[in-house]
Amino acid sequence: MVTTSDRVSYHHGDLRNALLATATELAQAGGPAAVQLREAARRIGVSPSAAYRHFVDQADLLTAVATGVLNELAARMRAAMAGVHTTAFPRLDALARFRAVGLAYVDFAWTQPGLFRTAYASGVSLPDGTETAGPDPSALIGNPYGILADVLDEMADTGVLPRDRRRHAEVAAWSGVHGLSMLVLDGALRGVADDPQELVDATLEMIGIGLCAPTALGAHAPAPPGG
Amino acid sequence: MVTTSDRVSYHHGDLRNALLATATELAQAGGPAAVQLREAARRIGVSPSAAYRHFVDQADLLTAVATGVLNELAARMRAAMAGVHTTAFPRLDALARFRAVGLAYVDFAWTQPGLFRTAYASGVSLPDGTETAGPDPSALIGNPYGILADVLDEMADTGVLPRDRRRHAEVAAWSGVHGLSMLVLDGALRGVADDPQELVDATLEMIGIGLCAPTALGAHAPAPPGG
DNA sequence: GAGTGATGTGAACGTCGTCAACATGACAGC
DNA sequence: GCTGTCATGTTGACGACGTTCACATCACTC
Repeated sequence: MVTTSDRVSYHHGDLRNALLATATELAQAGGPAAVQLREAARRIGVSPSAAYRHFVDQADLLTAVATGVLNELAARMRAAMAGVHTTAFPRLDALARFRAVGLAYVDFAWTQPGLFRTAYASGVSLPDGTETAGPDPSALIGNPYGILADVLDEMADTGVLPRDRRRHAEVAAWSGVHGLSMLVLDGALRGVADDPQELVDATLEMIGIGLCAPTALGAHAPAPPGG
Repeated sequence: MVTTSDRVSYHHGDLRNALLATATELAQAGGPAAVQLREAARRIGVSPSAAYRHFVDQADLLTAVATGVLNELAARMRAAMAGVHTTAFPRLDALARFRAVGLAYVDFAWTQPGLFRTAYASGVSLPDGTETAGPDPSALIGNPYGILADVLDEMADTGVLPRDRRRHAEVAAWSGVHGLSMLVLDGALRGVADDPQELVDATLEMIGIGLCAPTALGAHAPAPPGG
């Protein structure tokens, strides 16, 4: 498709965005390992070293891709949330939104495995948007973690989620959904169920019950007999 | 420590195991990306190409490391399980073992991040031990997934876990624990809680309740109002 | 004691990330 | 309108990695 030289002018004009877009395509097709400076430059028709005018590193490029992907994921989660219409039953609404957000997360992971893996390959932190060792805490606008927190807030406000269990609810919920996505992506659950939808339903139900059910059973947890 | 030539004989004698051990050290120190053929060969004092007599690929070496790590993880889970002594209360015993297995999993992930990541970097499948595209389904002896299944069986037998929710219980439980491990490892939860132990407790409690609590609340799940 | 097959060596190829020296040209100030 | 400047792109190189191929070594069998 690209004939290695359909660029006329010496200067590209928007190379940074072009690299980012191409690198994202690479990530989509082959995951984080496929995000290579040389390949991206080659596809654009530019020399490899040109990339270093816009990214300090290959890791830097990867982080930029990851941030973009997290924004996209957040957008889908928010869209799914907005798709649940408000009714006269605020508690059911909150639960429905929670479910919708979870489904959107898993759906993204499974339909875009390359992008999903890339999102977590570089060390971008969800809660605050800070990178593991990067100076740019701002680029993350639509934070997936924040959306989840919003839904959980709604659940707590309406009363489906007991106040005293609100505290670490996002960690527990996120863990369930993220773990499910990862395990299926890694093929760790191959052969367990023919229909992956069953797995999502079972997991989301477990999370919902685990967060909201009366904690009568929880009494045993702090002191298990055997140590 | 190794002076690049403390081997006297031309033939090493046990190069495959030496490579595997060294590669595992590399994985422990630097994760899957650090598992390099040349570096492993260099440390042993052998030429890079010698490795190809024992592993078809670098991916093959990585898979071998991953399988070993999964065995180690399984051993720890089984040890944790065995550490819970049987009492006169079989239900509490089952729950205590479940908790112990979950703790062992998270503990391994956090104390051995490099190994843990490597375990899931190559596509080794937990349920049956098959690899994504590999012909060797057997090498996995102590299967973590099988251990979890055993504990869940015990929970179902004693009655803490309702029979009708046994079916996908391992997926849901595994997802919760695995997701928590991954998220913390990726730094995704930085700043959420000072004490990570809180997170484990909250997540394990959620899983326990989610699996075992009376499903009165589950009735709403199948048909959310908004679609 | 000769031959053979498993195991290790040496040198090479192509790819990757990265850097330093140089080329180009958009744009400001005269 | 000309010229100098600086961001942006090129060229060519370096070292590391995975991988391969022809060759060397040596344990073991007949």
